[in-house]
Amino acid sequence: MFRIGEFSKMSKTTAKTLRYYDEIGLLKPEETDQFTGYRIYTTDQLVQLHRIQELRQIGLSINEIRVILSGRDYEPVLQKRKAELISMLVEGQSQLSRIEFILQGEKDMNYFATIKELPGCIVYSKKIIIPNYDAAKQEVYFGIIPKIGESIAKQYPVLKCATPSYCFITYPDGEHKDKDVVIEFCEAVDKLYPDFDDIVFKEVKPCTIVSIIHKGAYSDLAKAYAYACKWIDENGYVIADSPRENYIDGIWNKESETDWLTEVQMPVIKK
Amino acid sequence: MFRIGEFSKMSKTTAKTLRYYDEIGLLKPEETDQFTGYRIYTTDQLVQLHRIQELRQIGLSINEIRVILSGRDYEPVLQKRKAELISMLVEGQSQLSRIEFILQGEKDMNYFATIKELPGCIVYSKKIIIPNYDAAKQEVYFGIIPKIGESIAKQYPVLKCATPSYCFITYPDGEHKDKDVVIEFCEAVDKLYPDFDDIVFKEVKPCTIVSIIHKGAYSDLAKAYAYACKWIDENGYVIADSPRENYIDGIWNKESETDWLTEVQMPVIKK
DNA sequence: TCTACGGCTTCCAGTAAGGGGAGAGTCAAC
DNA sequence: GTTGACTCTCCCCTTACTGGAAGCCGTAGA
Repeated sequence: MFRIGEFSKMSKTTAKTLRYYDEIGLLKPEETDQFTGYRIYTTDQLVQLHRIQELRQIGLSINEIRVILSGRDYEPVLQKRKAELISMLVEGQSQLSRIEFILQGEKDMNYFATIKELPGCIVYSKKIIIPNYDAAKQEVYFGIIPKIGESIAKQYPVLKCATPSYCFITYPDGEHKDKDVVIEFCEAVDKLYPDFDDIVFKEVKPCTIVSIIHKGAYSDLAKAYAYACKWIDENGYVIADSPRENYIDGIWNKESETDWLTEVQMPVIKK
Repeated sequence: MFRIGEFSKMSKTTAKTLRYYDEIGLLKPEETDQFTGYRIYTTDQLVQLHRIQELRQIGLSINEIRVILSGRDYEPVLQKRKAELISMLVEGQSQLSRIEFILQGEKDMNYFATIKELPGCIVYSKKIIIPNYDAAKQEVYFGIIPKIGESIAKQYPVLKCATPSYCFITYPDGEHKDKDVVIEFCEAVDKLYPDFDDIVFKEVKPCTIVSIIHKGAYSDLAKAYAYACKWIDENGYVIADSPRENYIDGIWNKESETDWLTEVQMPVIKK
């Protein structure tokens, strides 16, 4: 027969924890004095608590422990915890890798990579051939894209673009070409409509991406791509699809090139 | 200029989280409408949030992120997180190993291993030679130990044993012998006293142990030892010192052998 | 017998990072 | 004018406890 202080020393458990376990019904003292409220423990509770400690030490929650102590089969509980633990370890490794990556990078690097889940959406798309990468973008965003918008609006007056607007281009060719690059312009809309002219409506599947935000002129976008590729390579991912350039701020709403904002979205999967 | 719903879609962050970040001052919207309370975000906040997401994804707490965003050097913060992560991974591996150990064991095994930190203490100790392991224990606990108690009480009437009492034996020889085994009886007391006869006072250092509770006759204690050794071996520990048998319930307070309770304490260190 | 002190009690608050939901106000479309 | 979608604030809930305050209990010393 031990009072809580003694029992806590024997079991290497704080009195606070013992009171808590009493309160939640995980481990009741042998008896509680009716007048003083003093909890009285015996070695029976010591044995039970030992079991509880074992299960806590392997990371089970108190409710999981309850299930096990109730006499049901412990195997499913342990299997679940094992799966949890494995995914925790994978996640931890990945975080570690990302920290190393940052620590080894230059200190004033201005790119930051995040992982995001993109939901699926429906887009209209149009392929455009441009003579080379950088020079033509100005023309595309200023000239071609607004025209596409107009012709869409004329064809389908009820069509609505997604809010917030999601418009991007990809390079469907996959491999790099220096001249006559094919780019595909996409904008998310409310639903599928029949194709017309060379505008194609299609579904874009949800995917996991690495997102890098680039602030500044398009001529520097290559740096963001380089950073993204390095990040993906060194953090155990592989590119799963052609990257998207998501235009957030640009010539249409910001005068100065230095304010332009573009998100490079690289679809990836874990290696 | 985006309201919270739009902004949450753009940033893949829930509105709840955005309100929370506003509340705690981590990310304030560009402005809050004075009359409606509506939060208005801009792409500036999108960039900031992107950074916050990066740092959250590597597991930093919000306060750590605050430190980094305040412009101070991020390296110490990341180093700290890295160390944290490594110890988490080690702990996780160890839990995983323990779960595997349980899953691979027999289903109705009655031993449970816990890791505990034993505080240091002061004990008096006496070495006794017994002819063999099991047969003599009865005699030791019933005959010799009470006599030690008496002679201690006579020599030092003010001496106080620890509460709760902590008394154990060890096998200081280390290696196994079949005959004329040396056992050392120890009991924790309040402080050092001068040695007398063959009773030696000494300090016992704090240590980490694997604790196994054995219920039943001493003749079965070997099973507990076997379990402990297997556990230690398969979970990445090594034995660091001679094990202790801590007597909790025994002939002195329980009639039936089946009620006796003994804790096997194996000092260990992580490999 | 009085008192001091340590041990025990209950109750309340707080942790990290939000999630869930109620009740009420706002906005744009029909 | 009304509906439905959106937003606001406020409050409670999560885990496994820890810390502290106010008050009762038990024992040892003067």
